[in-house]
Amino acid sequence: MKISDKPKKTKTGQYSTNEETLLKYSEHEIVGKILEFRQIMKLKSTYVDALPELINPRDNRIHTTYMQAVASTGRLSSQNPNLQNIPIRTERGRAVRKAFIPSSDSRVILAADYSQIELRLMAEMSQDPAMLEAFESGEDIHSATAAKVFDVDPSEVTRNMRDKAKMVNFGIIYGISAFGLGQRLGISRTEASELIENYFKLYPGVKAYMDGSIELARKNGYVETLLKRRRYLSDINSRNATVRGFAERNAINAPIQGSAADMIKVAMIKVDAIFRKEGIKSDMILQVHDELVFDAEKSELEIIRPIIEREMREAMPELKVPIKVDMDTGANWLEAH
DNA sequence: CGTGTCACG
DNA sequence: ACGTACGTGACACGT
Repeated sequence: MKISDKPKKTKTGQYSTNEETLLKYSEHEIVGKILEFRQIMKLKSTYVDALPELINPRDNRIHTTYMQAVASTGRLSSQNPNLQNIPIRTERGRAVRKAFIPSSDSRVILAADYSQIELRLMAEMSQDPAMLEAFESGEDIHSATAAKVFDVDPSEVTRNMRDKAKMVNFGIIYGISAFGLGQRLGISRTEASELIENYFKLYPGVKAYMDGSIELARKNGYVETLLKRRRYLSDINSRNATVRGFAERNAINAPIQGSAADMIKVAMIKVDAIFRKEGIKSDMILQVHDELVFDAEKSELEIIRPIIEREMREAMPELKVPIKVDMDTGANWLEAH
């Protein structure tokens, strides 16, 4: 349509048509139509059409395969079908999630998920006093961060300030860069740099931990999780700054993401052991990185709720940072959230 | 089979 | 000057 003089191209020279690029031309009515069409086709092809084809005739259920040696951080991955990317963010997507229901009338779906697990592990592994205090006092971590970074009273924190602080917190876990944060927040690199600088003043232990992780990777060639799972980083001393930067962000992210993976795996093993020993009939059916999903007998709910909550929370009993587990039940997976 | 896109944590 | 926030899997499409 010759909308732009200098259309954005992909790495291989084709016109970019991803959502972020199209939204720069949102004044053209075709943009919204294309994005809505894409969303519907994605949901239809990936879920609505595909999932019924994967029903096992022996039990009329869908079974995923969990892979334990794919993700380099120690997470599980899920394939054929991937049940770790069932939609939840849009209304049409949520309609798909509603289709995941209990196996009989005597059951409900129970979902239990770790609250802010990766940020809590950042607090634990860095032993940063202010971040530990924020979790120990039970405050909303993103609001608490916003209040301090923007230097306002906690009651004065706006939605916008909290959203920004949340993005910085996520960025920290990913091995932050001013460029990446700026892009996410739609602000300049300079502004993003100032935000990060304020953040590190607030949480100096986090900064020291991040630098230490990179240092350790340089010295040993790998980083490790709380349970000593290693991620080797052969590019950590690369002369190519882009390649090296990638490895440095991995050095920060892998111990955090990987320790969360260690922790939920321990919880799964312990929950399974207790369920067996106690003759529990309810079934642990899904793991989605920080969440466990159960096909639960209503008559067993009062027994299993505290078991699941405790075993997830205490999977690593030596932690100083408090661990919080949220839990709910419903007639389908969506309602259980 | 590679690329681009988009679904999730 | 370049090129970047972490980890995945599935689908459509072109080669």
